[in-house]
Amino acid sequence: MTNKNIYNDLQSRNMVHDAIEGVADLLGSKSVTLYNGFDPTADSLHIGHMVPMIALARFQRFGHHVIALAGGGTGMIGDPSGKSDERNLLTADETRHNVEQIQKQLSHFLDFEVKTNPARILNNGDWLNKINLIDFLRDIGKHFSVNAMLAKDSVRSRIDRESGISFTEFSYSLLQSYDYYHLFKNHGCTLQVGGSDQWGNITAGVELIRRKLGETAYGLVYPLIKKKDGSKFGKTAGGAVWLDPKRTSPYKFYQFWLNADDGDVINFLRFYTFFDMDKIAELEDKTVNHPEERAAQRALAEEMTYMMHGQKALDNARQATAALFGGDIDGLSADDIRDIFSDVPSKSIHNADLAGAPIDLATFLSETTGFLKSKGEARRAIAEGGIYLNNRRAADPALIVTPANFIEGSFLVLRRGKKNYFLVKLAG
RNA sequence: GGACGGUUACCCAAGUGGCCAACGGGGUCUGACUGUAAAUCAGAUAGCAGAAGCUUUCGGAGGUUCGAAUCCUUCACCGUCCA
Repeated sequence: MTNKNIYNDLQSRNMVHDAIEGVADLLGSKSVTLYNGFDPTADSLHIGHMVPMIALARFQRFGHHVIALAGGGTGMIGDPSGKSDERNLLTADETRHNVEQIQKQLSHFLDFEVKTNPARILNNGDWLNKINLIDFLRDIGKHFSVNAMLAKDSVRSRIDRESGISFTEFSYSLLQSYDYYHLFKNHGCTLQVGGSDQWGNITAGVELIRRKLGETAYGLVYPLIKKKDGSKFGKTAGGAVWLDPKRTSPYKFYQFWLNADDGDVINFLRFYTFFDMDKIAELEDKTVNHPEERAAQRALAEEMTYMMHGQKALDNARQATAALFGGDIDGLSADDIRDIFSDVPSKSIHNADLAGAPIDLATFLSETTGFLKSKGEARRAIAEGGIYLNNRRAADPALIVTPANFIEGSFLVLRRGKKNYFLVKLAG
């Protein structure tokens, strides 16, 4: 870390999308208490949340006091920012469960033990659930102009849509503003950070604090991560890339970063890693001159997997990658297969299942194993040349699957396309 | 409560009695090329069968008709305007 000031560090990473005037001076002059909210809409965060998470860790490393705010209360309402449609409401139980899970994930990055400035996790349900409606409308609501709220992007874009916006979500920014007010008053929190979609909510909170207390609070937002083609970041064929290894295996997680586009990878390094700018510049140089080596992608994938899932998971992901993309898997033993494919979806079948009527490949892929949704899809996939048995293309839909196809009589590796694996285990 | 408009496959959207399993675009999948890229090109994208054919689908239910996504009735939801 070459910059002494977190603001400069963020700026050199292109991570300051917008900031309230004075933030740079504030962060340069003293240790600040700041917070970032996390919405418990699912029981795991995904990589879209990692930028703010890691950014909080950056603040902490620079000696600031960070608060991760789990939205146990606001999560019950739903933030309209960045959402094109009304959300389904979560139950109190779901929300509580999600908050617990998310807290665990936050603890991967934040240090709660350090004496000088330990990170804290608070849950806004602790105060929001106690609010009295009349008091809230009189004390807080009075400070908000509906005219101004209607002008906000997040609201206006929804009003323009057919489905509209409910009063529930419309009120969301009042609650988030109240959070900030509460933290400002009770925890001395003077800065709120978040993704750029939070700008409106943050400034609303700043405004509330100014009106109620006559004091100045600050806000800073990061750009939303976009891929260079403008498509949504963090989605793969299987959906979002989650931090929970049960939802997205470490191998898939590793692969996700490894597959980053040349045009995106440097930005990802800036946003997601703690690498200093010299190291990033070096990797950028390699990407420009020797893109085929994908040095930046490799560094990114290793760093991210290590940070999130640890050394052992990284080793496994690396080993699996070497085996799967290195060539033939026929040379592998059953034990190797078991290890390498521990992440991959699998299905156990019995010898008896193959002993009866002969099972052709298309039926095997769909009905027997459930790898593909329907026999038609299986037939199509085979005809397209997209099906591989033990990494060898299988082009004949009439092929009969027998125990002889299984490595050491126990494993059959199915593959669709380049990267979709499925393991069939044969048991006696 | 009233008037009008809308509800089509993953999304957007065409289709207003048979030529509709439903134009087009996006997305997704597969192949070729490649660096496990990008861009590009090609094919696929309801189920069963895979030659023909059959079954289920156009908000829900019912009806008219030889035949409906298309017409009628009714219900639900959404939007706009009026109260």
